[in-house]
Amino acid sequence: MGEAKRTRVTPTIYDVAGRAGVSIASVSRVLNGQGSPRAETRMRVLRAVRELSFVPDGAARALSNQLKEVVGVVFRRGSEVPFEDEEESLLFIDVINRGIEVAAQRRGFDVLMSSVGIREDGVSTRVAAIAGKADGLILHDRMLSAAGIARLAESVPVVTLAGRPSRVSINVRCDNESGMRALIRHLVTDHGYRSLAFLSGHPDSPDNQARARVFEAQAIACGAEIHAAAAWHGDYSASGGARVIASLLDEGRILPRAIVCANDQTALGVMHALARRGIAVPNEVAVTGFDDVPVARHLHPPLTTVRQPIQELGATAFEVLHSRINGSAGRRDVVLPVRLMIRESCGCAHQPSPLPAPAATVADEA
Amino acid sequence: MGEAKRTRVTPTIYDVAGRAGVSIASVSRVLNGQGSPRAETRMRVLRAVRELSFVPDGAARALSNQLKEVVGVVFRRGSEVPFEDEEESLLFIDVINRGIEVAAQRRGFDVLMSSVGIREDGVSTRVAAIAGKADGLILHDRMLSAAGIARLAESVPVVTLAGRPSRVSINVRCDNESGMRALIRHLVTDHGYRSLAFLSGHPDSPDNQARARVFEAQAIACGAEIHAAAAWHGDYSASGGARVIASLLDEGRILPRAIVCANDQTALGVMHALARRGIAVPNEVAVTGFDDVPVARHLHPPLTTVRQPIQELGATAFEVLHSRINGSAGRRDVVLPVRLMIRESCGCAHQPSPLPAPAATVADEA
DNA sequence: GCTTACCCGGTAACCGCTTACTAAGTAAGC
DNA sequence: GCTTACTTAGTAAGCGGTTACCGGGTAAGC
Repeated sequence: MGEAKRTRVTPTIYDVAGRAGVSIASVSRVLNGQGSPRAETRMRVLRAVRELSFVPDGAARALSNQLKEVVGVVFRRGSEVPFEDEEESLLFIDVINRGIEVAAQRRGFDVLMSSVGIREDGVSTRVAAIAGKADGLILHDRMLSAAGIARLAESVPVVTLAGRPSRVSINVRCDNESGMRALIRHLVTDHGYRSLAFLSGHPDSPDNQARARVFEAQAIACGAEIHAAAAWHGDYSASGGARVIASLLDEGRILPRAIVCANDQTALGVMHALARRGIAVPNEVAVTGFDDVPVARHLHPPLTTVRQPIQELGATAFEVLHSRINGSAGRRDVVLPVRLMIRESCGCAHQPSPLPAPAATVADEA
Repeated sequence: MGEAKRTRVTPTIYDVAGRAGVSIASVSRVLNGQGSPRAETRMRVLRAVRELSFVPDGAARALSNQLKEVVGVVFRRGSEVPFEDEEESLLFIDVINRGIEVAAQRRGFDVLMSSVGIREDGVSTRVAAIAGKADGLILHDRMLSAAGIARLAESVPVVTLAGRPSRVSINVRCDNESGMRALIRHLVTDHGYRSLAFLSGHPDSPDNQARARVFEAQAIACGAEIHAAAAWHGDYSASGGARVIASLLDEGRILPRAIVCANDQTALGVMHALARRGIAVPNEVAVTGFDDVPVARHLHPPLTTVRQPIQELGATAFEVLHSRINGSAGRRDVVLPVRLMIRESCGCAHQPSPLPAPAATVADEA
């Protein structure tokens, strides 16, 4: 053994074949369990593989199989400068990503993660680079314009999260409509609050738009008054929520009885801002969120919110993409159910803890 | 145009060349900025690329270039069942991974993330699968035995985190020694605590071993008494820390004046357990951590700990791996400096907040 | 003993890209 | 006008796997 040794060339299937005294086809067959190699052949191959610590090259395999077994996930990193120190928790996106990862693993896929800076440009270039390295893409909210997604989806299977389905791409989201409807009913009917405001997230997020729309319709239907003004626009972040409240208060505006936030992070910022001004939640102002991020139940008071099956959202996105990669069609618009989580920030009393459900279970595959 | 159309074959470089009326070599050259194509050639290629939404196949590229521009990262997911609900924060590993990702992006690399269940077997199979899809690997603590790492590193560049360098693999860690030394000095010399205990992490973690070793040596050197017993063994988790304290208390054991935890998560669990029993921190028992995870400063009282440049740890791991992939040698044992973060859990008074440093900056590359 | 069937394993084509080598065309030099 | 030098673009050889196809050997059937 051993002519050119110090070149640190990783062994190829040819080296294995040579060492085992068989052909590369046999090596491949043994490694992939195809055909029916003789016991001895199998043994010799396996031994050679072990001796050389051979690991088949994924690129070559992918090229030959037309399958990389990789999905790309693209999302926005939170603000470059972590803004303030309050929001270093495992948030919405992280939980989704974990869901994707776990689901992918079950299928033998791996996940290529690529985050994009909040203000970074050249997003579509980066997305294209990922696309080339993966069999399909999962795009989080607001990564690309609708047109951009449509174009991309021409050449690669694409699943969006909390976006909108297009002619060529699939979208996975939760049932914003029923969630918001149940929430408003609880606030207006059960608690009797007559004045509400919706503190929005990113204006161009479909989730935000749906929530805002239903908020308005349902509040009116229930006969509540809506505080609508240019001021009530956040950006899904805690700082955004805090900023809105602070400036409202600075202007001497009177707050509504209940503030319905577009997501939990916003609610978190709102609660901080209110606490700073000495305004009691929920006694003076009720606050609600949306998502049910893990920290929501640890706030003071615990946050009433709408639970999305966050991890399942990710898992579902993967499953949908996976079957798409395998050529099957399926629905374009996948909607997962939500559930109203009544805790204390809405004004409900402390609940003797018949603890919620166990940790979220993941969807059974179709 | 267009015979077989409905097969959704992604366009290849041949299609682009055909459409532009040039050879594939020209397409490649235009796309990669090699050679000096005539302006017209360039234009025609670019147009064809646009019209077809062509994205070059990463696998083919990788095969030809011998470079995938992908690094694999393997780590353990926290307990399958999130144990209790307390620790859903952005923890050590997550921050490191973010550091890796950001650094990779600067070099045009992407990151293949693969988590392994806490009790999952077949780890080395999975690691091998990742290895085949990447140019190099970053392994978090305790993924593989030393022998396993050595074997793997024969065929793929490997960087470990918080492990030990081997003949063929590089390790990146922080300066446990000085951190622990400074911490003990502070507790014993500045506060005058005479009895200490070290609540360990995983027994086979090199970080844990180093911290334990220095704890002991330094405590003795300072003349403090050590509570050593089989009981003081945690596992880096909050639940582990809480369990140790609870059982100690149940047995009616008397606690030391200060508990030095192997990491922040453990300290978190310890503080919870102490609070539950009504034991005041730091007045009755002081508690310290190690790592300076983001939540550390939000505990009550804020946790005195040793700050590791966590994100930089990840970034450095990537940079080291990157230069290794490019063939350069370099040191095997990379050590990053730490810094003692004195807050209140050690018994120091509330500090008028000349807030620490701004967000961690990332190392300039060598 | 010779044909037929079957089982294994080898040869070679192909996956989509990069690039060394080469050819053709054009400009410059005598 | 013909040679020389330079620019641009095409041809073809890999990169490291998978697998269709084929051929040799052995067992079974007559």
